[in-house]
Amino acid sequence: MGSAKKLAERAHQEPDLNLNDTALHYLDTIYRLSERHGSASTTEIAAQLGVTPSGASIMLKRLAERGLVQLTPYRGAVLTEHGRRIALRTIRRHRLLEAFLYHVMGFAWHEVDEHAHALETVINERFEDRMDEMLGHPLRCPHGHLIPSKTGEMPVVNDVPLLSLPLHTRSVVRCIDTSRDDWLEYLGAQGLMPGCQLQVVEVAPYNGPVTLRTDAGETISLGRNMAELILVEPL
Amino acid sequence: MGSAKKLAERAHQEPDLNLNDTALHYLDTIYRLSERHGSASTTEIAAQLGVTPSGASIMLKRLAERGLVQLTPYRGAVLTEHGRRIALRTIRRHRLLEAFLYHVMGFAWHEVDEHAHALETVINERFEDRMDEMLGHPLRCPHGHLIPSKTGEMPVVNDVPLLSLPLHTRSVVRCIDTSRDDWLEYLGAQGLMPGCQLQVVEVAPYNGPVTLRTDAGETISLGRNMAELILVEPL
DNA sequence: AATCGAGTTTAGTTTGGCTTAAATTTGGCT
DNA sequence: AGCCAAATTTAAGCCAAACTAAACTCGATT
Repeated sequence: MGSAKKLAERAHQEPDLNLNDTALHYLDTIYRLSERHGSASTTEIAAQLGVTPSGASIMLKRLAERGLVQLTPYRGAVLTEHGRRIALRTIRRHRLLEAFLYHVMGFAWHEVDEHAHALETVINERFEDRMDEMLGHPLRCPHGHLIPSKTGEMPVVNDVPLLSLPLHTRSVVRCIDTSRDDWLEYLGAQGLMPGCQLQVVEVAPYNGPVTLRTDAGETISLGRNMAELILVEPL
Repeated sequence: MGSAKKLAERAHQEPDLNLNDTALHYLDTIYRLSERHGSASTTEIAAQLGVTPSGASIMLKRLAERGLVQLTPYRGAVLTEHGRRIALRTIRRHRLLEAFLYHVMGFAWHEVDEHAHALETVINERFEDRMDEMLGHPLRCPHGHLIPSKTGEMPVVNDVPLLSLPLHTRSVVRCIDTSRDDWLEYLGAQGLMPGCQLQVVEVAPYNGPVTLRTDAGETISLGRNMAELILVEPL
């Protein structure tokens, strides 16, 4: 009856980890930061998690003791294979949740990240699996980020930055690579989201604005910083 | 970007409470225990939450300082109006979640309580509201417990214990009043769940078994302890 | 009226996750 | 070569929430 018993049972069901949500959020963060730079610095991790670098440093040491991250002092952290597996599970849940909140629950696409973050360490495997089924085993979250498989593999795709293409190349938007919800809201309001087709018609020099034309014939002008977030698949 | 900022924002959105999940679970537990005996004893609360009575005692004192419970030393706790409002919100979320997990996500009815408990302090108001809409503003959770309204009112019904009715009275099951999932699983397998119609055909003396007949003509025999959990509405 | 045991509270300790402040390392620059 | 600023780690301490062990209340019973 008491929840102490239930906790013990749950620990038994998922034998590989006694990790609480703090640890899971650290692993998740390290994974995402390492994607970009190959490793994650203490300060970056701390900033992402909203704690001080000293706090993050201590926590990283503990994660290293548990064999979840490989830590080179003063040089940042990389996930071990074990840590990577766990991080990918959390990321899978996060992105499935985003898709679920968006498609099933009717959240706006700029709202889903925050709430998925709160839920990602709480839902159980059954919830994860049912979302996956209900959504038809989706490849991507609403922003276009890839959803790892249950076995921890990332789908292989060839998303390229919109701005890497020659002018006038027609392409399909695949990912808006930001977590800033205000930017997402803005871009969404312009009709810029995964699935829409467009071409670049002008790139102003000196980091000036980028002009796009959608397949519906509309013209959109974006600052360079926003345009850089758009990943596409050329047609 | 950092989640520290997000947390501050959230605190601003829900001004009435800086309560963490621990406090919410305490309030929820006190509410449910008080429903039965009028107040909740330290030991009962501790048992429900899987902590020691001394731990619960300390926590109760803190909740009393915050004006959420009224505490008479050595005599147990009662919720204040403020505490009751908050408890009812958690209970609403719990029961909506149970209904949601059952009807939308396809969980088995004996699985929903545990997972709803994990989620009830994590979901936000929007998630709550969307579940409510998707379920058509349900009155009860899958076990038949009542779902308080958003404004903190309990629906008024007249559920009566099955065993309080004269023999052969036809009635509809409205609630199976237990949280033991093994019993729920067993009763569900017998077809005994809210909505089914039945009558008592025999009550053996000396706390002996109770024999029921369903409208489908099937006969079910139950131990007294289980039969006592069944609440019905006479036809 | 005194006592006993169940229930409850207090005292003192532990653990996890954080903080600030002080040391330390690193890499770039003169 | 040496020095500085930024990044990082260590040191010391705080707070919430739990624990065990010991002390205390209450009411029932002799």
